[in-house]
Parts: sequence; structure tokens; C-alpha cells
Amino acid sequence: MKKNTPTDSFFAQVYEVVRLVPWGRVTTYGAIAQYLGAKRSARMVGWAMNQAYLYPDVPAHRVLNRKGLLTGRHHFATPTLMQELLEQEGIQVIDNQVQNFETLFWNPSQELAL
DNA sequence: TGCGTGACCACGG
DNA sequence: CCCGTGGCCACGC
Repeated sequence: MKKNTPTDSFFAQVYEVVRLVPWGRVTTYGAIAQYLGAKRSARMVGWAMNQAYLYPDVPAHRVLNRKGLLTGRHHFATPTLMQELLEQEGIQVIDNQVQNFETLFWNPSQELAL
């Protein structure tokens, strides 16, 4: 069992945003952190993703670093799974870099703008 | 209790 | 673009 900490809500918000990432699109740790009003806590988003495997509806493979690199691939079941999942969505990945990243980038602060 | 680490990022040079 | 620095904070030892 996980203990209840104040940051659990932050984690929950992260998962909620990631669930909203459309098929075939990608976002970044920083964008999520910024959307949640804590761009300084982008690392916490990364840590949240580390626990994301506990949440089946969270497409962690759509979350990249700010350059569009698959920095989290080693934390998947296999090192190639993240890339394979992206390619299944029609996203081209070369050398851990998502091609056409700026076009595929889904910014919650913009797409979910109030 | 304290310290090092990390799926990160912004900023200055 | 690269590099160094500071900040964030949960977690493991």
C-alpha cells in the first residue's frame, strides 16, 4: 500500500492529464508540470510516471522530455516497448528522437486552455 | 536523520 | 547547440 501524502493529488493530476493526451500525439514532463502550475517540479512528473504502470489507462509512452527524446524507455517492460507503442500510433522514432516532434506536441496548457 | 539520486527544466554564459 | 548551476521533492539506503 502507498501512504497518503499531499503530493498524491499532484500525482493524480499528472495521470489525469496524461490520459487526455490524444492518440498519435505526445507531450512532455515540463508541459504537464507547467499546466499543473509547478513547472519547477517537472522531476515529480517523471517520478509520477515511474509509478504510472500501476494505472492501466495512463499512456506513459506519450510523455517525453522537452526535446522529444524517449528518456523513459528503460523504465518500460522492455527498452524497445516505448518506441514500439509510439510507432503503433504512427509516430516515427529515430535514435530515441520523435520525428516531427513540434507538430505532434500536445501542450495541455494550450489544448486544455480555460 | 541525513544524503545521494533521478522518466526534468529554466536560465546564464 | 553545449555546459554549468539552481531548483523541485519523493524515495532508498
